[in-house]
Amino acid sequence: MQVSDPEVARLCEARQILNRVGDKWSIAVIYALDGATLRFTELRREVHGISQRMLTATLRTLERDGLVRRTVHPVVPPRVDYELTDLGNTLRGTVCTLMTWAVNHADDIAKARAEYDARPAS
Amino acid sequence: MQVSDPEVARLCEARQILNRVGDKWSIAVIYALDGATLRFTELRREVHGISQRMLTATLRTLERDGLVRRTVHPVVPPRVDYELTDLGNTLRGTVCTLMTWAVNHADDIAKARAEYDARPAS
DNA sequence: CTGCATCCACCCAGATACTG
DNA sequence: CAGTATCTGGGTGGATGCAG
Repeated sequence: MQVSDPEVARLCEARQILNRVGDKWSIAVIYALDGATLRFTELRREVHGISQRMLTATLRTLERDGLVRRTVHPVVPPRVDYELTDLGNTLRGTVCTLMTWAVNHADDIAKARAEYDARPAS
Repeated sequence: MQVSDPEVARLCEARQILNRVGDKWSIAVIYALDGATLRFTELRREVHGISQRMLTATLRTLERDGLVRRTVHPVVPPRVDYELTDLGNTLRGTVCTLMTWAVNHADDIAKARAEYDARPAS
């Protein structure tokens, strides 16, 4: 984008990162892995509504970004464990805070939306 | 989705909320409005790379969710100010934390990616 | 059990042009 | 200045079938 200001460049970079770690499923997965080691199927149950494809893709991205550790156990049937890395754990607190905020303010937002929708069309 | 467990229901609801307030442009806009009142064009400059269409849509959503207040001044030429509401301010801290995290760990993530990509294909 | 490959439908975001 | 309208391409996500 050819930006000279390094501050702007950092923010753009930060946005790209947030776009990845902050997307719908990533947050849910990080939240589910909060202090736990889970298998693929367990995660799929935990993260309600995620498809297998999206869970796989999300885990790959998180693994690639160094936030999640993937451990394959060479047994039959296959067993794969997922857990947060140290880097992932540094995100955990913020993600949990975000989740808590969303839960706590769900009513406020619902109310605001209702009022907005009830407003006379301008 | 017909979930009986209210805990799961709350988390799903929270995910939907996070999906809105946590998307790329919303975070950037909230971050830009941190303690400031900005006009449409000022925001467009501040949030580098956003298109006019996306800025409009993002602001509408944030306004509808009660996070941003939109003030139209009946003057010529038109002047519209945007600022965070009280509810929006409760999100500000977390969003800034998230931004800071992204900035601080950009290098770690870049490094993790490079290592991941350098790994022999399995 | 834990994936990957493929196909496909849909939404979103960007570009562009126009309006009050 | 602050939008709206429309078109369009690409990415995203679901469904399904197959494999190690």
